[in-house]
Amino acid sequence: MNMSEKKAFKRESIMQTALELFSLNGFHKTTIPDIAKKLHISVGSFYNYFTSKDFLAQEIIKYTSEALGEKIRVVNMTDASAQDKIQQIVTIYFTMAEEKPEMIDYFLRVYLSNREVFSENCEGMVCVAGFITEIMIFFDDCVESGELRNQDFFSAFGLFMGYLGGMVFLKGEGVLPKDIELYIDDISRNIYCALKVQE
Amino acid sequence: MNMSEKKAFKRESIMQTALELFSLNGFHKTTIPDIAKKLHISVGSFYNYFTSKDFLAQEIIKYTSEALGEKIRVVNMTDASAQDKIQQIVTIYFTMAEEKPEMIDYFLRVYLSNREVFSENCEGMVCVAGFITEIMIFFDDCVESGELRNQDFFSAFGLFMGYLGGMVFLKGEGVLPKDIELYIDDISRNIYCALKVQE
Amino acid sequence: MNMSEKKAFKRESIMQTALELFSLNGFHKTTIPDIAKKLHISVGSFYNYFTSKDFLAQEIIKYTSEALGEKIRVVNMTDASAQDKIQQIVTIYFTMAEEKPEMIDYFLRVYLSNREVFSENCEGMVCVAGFITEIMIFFDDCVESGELRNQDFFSAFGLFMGYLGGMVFLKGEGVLPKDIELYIDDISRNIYCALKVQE
Amino acid sequence: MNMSEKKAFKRESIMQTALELFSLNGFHKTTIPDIAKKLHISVGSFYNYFTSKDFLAQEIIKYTSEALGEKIRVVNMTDASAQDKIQQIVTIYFTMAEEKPEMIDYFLRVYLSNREVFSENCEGMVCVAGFITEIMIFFDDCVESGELRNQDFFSAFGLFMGYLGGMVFLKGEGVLPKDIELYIDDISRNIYCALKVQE
DNA sequence: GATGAATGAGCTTTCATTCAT
DNA sequence: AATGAATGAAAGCTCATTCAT
Repeated sequence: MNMSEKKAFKRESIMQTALELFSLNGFHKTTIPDIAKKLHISVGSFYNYFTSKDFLAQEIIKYTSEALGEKIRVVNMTDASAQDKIQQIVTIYFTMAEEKPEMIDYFLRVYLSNREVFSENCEGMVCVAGFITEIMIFFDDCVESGELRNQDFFSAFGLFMGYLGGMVFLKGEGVLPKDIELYIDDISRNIYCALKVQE
Repeated sequence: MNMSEKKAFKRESIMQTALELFSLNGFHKTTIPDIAKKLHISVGSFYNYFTSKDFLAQEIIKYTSEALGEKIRVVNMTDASAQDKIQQIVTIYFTMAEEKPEMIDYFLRVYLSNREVFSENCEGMVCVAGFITEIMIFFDDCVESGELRNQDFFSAFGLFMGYLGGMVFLKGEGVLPKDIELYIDDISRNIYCALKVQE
Repeated sequence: MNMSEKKAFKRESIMQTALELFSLNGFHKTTIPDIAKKLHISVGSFYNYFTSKDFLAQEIIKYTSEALGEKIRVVNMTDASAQDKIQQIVTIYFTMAEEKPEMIDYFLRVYLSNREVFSENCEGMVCVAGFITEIMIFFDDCVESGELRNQDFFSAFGLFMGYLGGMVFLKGEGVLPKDIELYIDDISRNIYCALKVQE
Repeated sequence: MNMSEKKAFKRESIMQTALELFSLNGFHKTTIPDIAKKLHISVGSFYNYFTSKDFLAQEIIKYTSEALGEKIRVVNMTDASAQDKIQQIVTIYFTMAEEKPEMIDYFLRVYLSNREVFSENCEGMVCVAGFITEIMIFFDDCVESGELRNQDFFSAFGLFMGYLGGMVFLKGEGVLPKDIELYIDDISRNIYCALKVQE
């Protein structure tokens, strides 16, 4: 591993740790010393990798959005039915919420809420483009194939993003009476019914 | 107006002002001196009404949830069809987001994100019971009347809460191509389609 | 002493202490904790009186310039000869350098050198107007009375300010072979010779 | 170019770059990484040439003082009149302030103000001896030739150093109504009048 | 000799809360 | 009940210097 690979590796490990702490404790309650301590590095060293706390948060949302987008891209590349694709996307989302909850939580607890942090370089959702683009492709494909109704993209996107995010929030609050994965069928069905071409 | 009425009145005016500031600038970016200054009272005086900033935030979410719940209660008391009721609830929500955005924003920007603030006295969504209860009544009524499918309440609640919240977030980001009120029909239809009994 | 008098009094005591420390140790080497400690107040308390370190520095230069200007105003109000007035101004300056060296040092070590600190609110020497104005009056009066040559004001002002400042700097360096007050006659004479109408 | 010549060359280039940055942005606002970056060397490499930032600053003042002294030495070696020599010295100073402002600015903005930096190895102006010595020679020569009054050297030196420095400061502040070179005649005359043997 | 990541003490500034008046 | 000055811990960030490579 050469120098710049090492540096890239460390950068990623900082992002991963910060992602966890931000998701768990919130952006403002997580301090740079907290992050540094968990990584066993100095505060000064942190600033060799990220020029500010806000910039770090922006990099994380891009990274996370990209990671989530990539998983959805795989679904988009299959020629499954709309109903199938929805089921797969919901499954991806909830599986992630179960296995890597920090990623989904980051959307909800950091990105969604601390708008001032993302106002500088993430205007108009450019930092979550990775994720949005794939949902857009999914939707356009299914409209074109005649499976989903043609409507304003944001009506559909808000449904996906809001619904799934809302469920994960409820899970986080501990109010769901059953495991979130057991909701996959219900929710996929609801989404499909909401968007499908009506007879 | 007697003494304790006066006090209650002042308490409410503090909550109203704090609600606006918290919604606009975020919980952590709003200071007690900010709130006191806008009210032309002293910080010391503030602490005669609320014992802490966190406690204030909790009182506000209860208040806001109650206010929103009351509006939905009115809908619940009519004997409109499920489809109608959904349309009315969506309209209430979006109208509020347009005219009194601080209430909806408070849900999204303060309650949703600063979980540590609400961990002490609002476990399990007890502070938003006012709102949830009415959605629950709406849902149960429509299931009983045979209009909506009988499914886990949270599958339905997550759809409502998440979808509407998501749309307001998108509006806040300035990415919606048209006025949010023009989405009412689409979204009401999507929700109804999602939840209705399928033929 | 009422509330706001008390506050004004404390403000001045902070300025006085900061003036001493800035003069003695330089602007950047003097920290807010240093100032607070010397005053037996908390750091937070300091910020109830001055919104920033830079702003404090600006207030001090205005105050100091005003104080020096006031002394020169007294000279301007007499109808002494130009030669006499010069002697008096030099005496004022050196006496101050002896008795309240921090004021003169502040000009040299803080105002003169840390331009970025004074770039915001002190453009074009407005923060030292109190001092400059009086030198200007002195000069104009003596030109009008026919005692001093009529020349660009800044040629004369640079001589005064630079010469006196330079001498105080040399004193501070400890290189002057004799007490600075013993230079008053020489220097007054030099200035007078430099500026007087030549036969 | 052998090894030690190479090293000397690099040392000088570091000094030149640091001189520019210190003059422009101040001693404390200029960091070692700033200097290294502008030179396209590493910070580690910098420390192979200068053991500390303070030491670098001291070396620069010696170098600058020497360079300025050398120019004055040329004047001293002519047998021009006192009046002429003064005019030449003033011209040298102001020309430099116009063409290589970093040298003069360094005197004013770095040497004059950050005394703690120069307290260790530059006591008693030993680091500016190169410049002072030449002014001293100029003055002694002119006294000996009967052109200038015999007075305490520092009375004369303070005049030169302070006056010229003061004018450059005023120029830097942008308050001079005309180009600094247009002040040469006025100022030379003032200095000559101040110091000459009086009839 | 050259590199540049790592260090960590130290900086300026903030703010929820207290309490003497 | 009202005031607002005082507190001080803690935040984000900086930077001269070191040292393993």
